[in-house]
Amino acid sequence: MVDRDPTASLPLTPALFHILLALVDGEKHGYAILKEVEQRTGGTVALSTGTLYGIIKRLLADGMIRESAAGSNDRRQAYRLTAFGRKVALAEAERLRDLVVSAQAKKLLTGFTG
Amino acid sequence: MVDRDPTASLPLTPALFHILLALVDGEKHGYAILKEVEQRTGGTVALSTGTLYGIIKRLLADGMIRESAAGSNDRRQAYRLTAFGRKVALAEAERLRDLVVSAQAKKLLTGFTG
DNA sequence: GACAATACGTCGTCACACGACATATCGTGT
DNA sequence: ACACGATATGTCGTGTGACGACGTATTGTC
Repeated sequence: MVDRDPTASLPLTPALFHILLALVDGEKHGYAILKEVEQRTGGTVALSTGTLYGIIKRLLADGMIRESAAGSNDRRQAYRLTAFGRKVALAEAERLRDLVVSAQAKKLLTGFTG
Repeated sequence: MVDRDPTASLPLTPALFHILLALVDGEKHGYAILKEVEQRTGGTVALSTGTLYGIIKRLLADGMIRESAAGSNDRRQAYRLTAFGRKVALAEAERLRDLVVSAQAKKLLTGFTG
């Protein structure tokens, strides 16, 4: 079976991309993801748990994240990106970068060197 | 009445932002918006007319675009950004830029100078 | 005269974010 | 010992929005 095309999963919803982004630099459990997003966005983005765990379920089903073996004796369940999940996150980041570059080309935004 | 806060309308859906972006550099009618988006994205984004005219209706109701006076004798109806619509588009572009910068900070993306 | 491109629009469906709610444990202060 | 906020995970119902399918008419152009 050939690898799935990451761009076929695009565009990602903002909430979903925030979660993938939170997992890029290491595995985290649900609540830690919530806090990372809140901190990274300066409190402007506050995912509800309904959003978070619904998306985690979908990410697991789609093979973008995996349950970490650690935390078996812990009530916390950590998750980490799969190789495919990382590719999807990268593809989405590139898509967003293209949008930003477009906005800059139209003089809406300034200061980017792309 | 104070000006509405553009950030209160965020995040924009990809389709909606594409349409605002198409109108940044001048007024266009519906079909022209469709073609501009298709061309700008290299054919990867093809809005359906169902998506387009639904969003146009919403943008008019929200005061982000206005019907152009021109085209009264034309069957084409052109639209242009309002000052508020432009502010919303800018705010969304800044939000996306922040995401791209975050992705870069986590070494997911490279090559940006922000 | 045929046929593709231009142009505008409606409708039904499906996916998704989100808030509300529920439950339980852990740590700290009194 | 008790209280209370933070930590931690989860379900469910609702509303919004993107999208494809379909419908209609006009404008080139071969």
